[in-house]
Amino acid sequence: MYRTHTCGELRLENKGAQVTLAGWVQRVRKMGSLSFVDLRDRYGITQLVASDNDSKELNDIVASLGREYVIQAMGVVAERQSKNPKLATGDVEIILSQVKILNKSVTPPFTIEDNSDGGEDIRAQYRYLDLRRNPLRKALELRHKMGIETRKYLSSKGFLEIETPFLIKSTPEGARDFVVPSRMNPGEFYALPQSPQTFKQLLMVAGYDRYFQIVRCFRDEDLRADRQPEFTQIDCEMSFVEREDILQMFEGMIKHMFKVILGKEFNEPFPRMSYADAMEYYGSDKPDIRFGMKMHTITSLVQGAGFSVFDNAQYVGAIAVPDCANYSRKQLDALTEWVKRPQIGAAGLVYIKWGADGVKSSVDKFFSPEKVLEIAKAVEAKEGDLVLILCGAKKKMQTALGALRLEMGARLGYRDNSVYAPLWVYDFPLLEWDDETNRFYAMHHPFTAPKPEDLDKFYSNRKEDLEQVNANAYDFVLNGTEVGGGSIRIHDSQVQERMFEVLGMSKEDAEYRFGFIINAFKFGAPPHGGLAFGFDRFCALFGGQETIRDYIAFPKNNQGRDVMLDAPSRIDDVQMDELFIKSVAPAK
RNA sequence: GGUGCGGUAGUUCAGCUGGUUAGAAUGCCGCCCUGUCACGGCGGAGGUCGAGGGUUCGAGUCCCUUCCGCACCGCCA
Repeated sequence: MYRTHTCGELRLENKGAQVTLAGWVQRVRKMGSLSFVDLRDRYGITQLVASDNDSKELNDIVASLGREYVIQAMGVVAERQSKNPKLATGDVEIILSQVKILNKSVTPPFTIEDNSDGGEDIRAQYRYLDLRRNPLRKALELRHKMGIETRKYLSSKGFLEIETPFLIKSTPEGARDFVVPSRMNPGEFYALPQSPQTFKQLLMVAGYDRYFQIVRCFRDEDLRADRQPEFTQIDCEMSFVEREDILQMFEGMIKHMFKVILGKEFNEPFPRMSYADAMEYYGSDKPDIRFGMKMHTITSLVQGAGFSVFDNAQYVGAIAVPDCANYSRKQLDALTEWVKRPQIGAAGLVYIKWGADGVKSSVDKFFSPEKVLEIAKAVEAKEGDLVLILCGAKKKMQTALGALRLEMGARLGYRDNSVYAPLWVYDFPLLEWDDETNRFYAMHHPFTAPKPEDLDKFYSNRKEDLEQVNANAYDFVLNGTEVGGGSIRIHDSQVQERMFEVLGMSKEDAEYRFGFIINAFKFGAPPHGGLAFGFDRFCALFGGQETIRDYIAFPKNNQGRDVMLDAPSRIDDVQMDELFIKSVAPAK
């Protein structure tokens, strides 16, 4: 037996017990003839002691211990002379009788501590060492708990967890597929699923009216702090439901998670907002509503005063930043530079300071003090506030003002990660026109149902009509992050065929790519819908972090590489030949 | 595909307008220390300054190319 207890469980009541512990050496402190060893495992740290009164053999072993050595320690639990209130086991220590080195360790390249001295790069390379640290251990524990609670909740509501295949058919629509060559079918490829979308719909056709799966999904797109090429979804689908049924069910699940995992109760229904309002007031389809600072359209209010920048703009919008009227010239110049960066893309920034001595603006030449005050009031500013105004092309400036709003919110400390503001966003446009390819794309995916009241427009052949069709879709947004999304699906094969037609697919093309689902819908497909949550993001938000990497045991870096494995890598010629792939470059 | 920041000791960083032998902290090694727990004290080792090229009497520092990391934009049905 390697151990009788873990390093996190011994207390004063174990005093006198003969115990054996096993773990990693966190640190050795030599005090002359007295030596302390901090022994660590994932449950905690327990202090071991040896003194000169003990055998030379024991002291020699203790003296030889290095950081991260794996040892087995035998001894008696004793009350400490000087206790350490910072440790759960801080009242006791083990008086050593014997220590066995189970395995030595080379000196780790960074410290295995809560605040490691290692940078992200080196920690990624030695991920197995980084995972020994408490913050990552806690992140993975949180993820485990959230997975368990998801399964408990959905199972209690009659959902079945059903697995779907990873080797599927590529359907180049939306994200880029990861692709896997087939040895037995030369020249042909599987794709890894971007989501189990079609399978879960086929499960509905098959009569499994409540399905879920915590499932890995793959998208070959560029990465972000909250985006990995392989990520995990809580994928759900239900039959015989309308939008309201789905929102209720999953609002229940989210509330359950908040309560059980974070001890937070939401007694009110989650707020809801249309996509149009989200864009108008927050400049984003995923508003962070932890704070106000709503955007106001002031186009008509400010035009006609002879200020050509405003007069020529399609859109003029503003936010009132609380208590920032004291911003200096320098600060405002910096802010102007910030909005002019290509990422934001504004041409400039107009401001109004509303101080105790009245309003002062960068456009005083064009507007009377009364008018400036009127503008400030129109955007719900009060004395002491700073009004920031952007103008230009509507869509672009709404997004830019939304980004400015988030930036100011962050500067003012309104984006507190311990505060949670859930939100449903609904009524997205069904289709998006792309000028480059001169065709419509599904904003959500091609299985999303148009809202019944928009069906006339859906069958119209006028671009303007189709642009106005709303989808019966909804997103779940938490603190400005899109955590979930879904829709009521098309369950009528004719509507589905029309959808493919609107997306510019020929009948033959649609048949080749999606024939299986069009066909399935002819065999009694029930009305159905569902949604999927980004499990990694969900975990990160519950953990109060922006990045999902800490919630994935072995994540990829910015370039989609696993720097520990050094993957991806070349394969040898034999493998290449089997797959009928011509070598593009000599192997390394 | 693009923008920004970064790459100097095992690690995290400093290094000004180019100028002697490139520093600090921490880690590592050695010695001392009986109540430490971020222990303390003394001493020591440790550097292709990401790589290549250029300018210069002289480059960690300036210029060009390139590689790598992080964040963001595009992209992510």
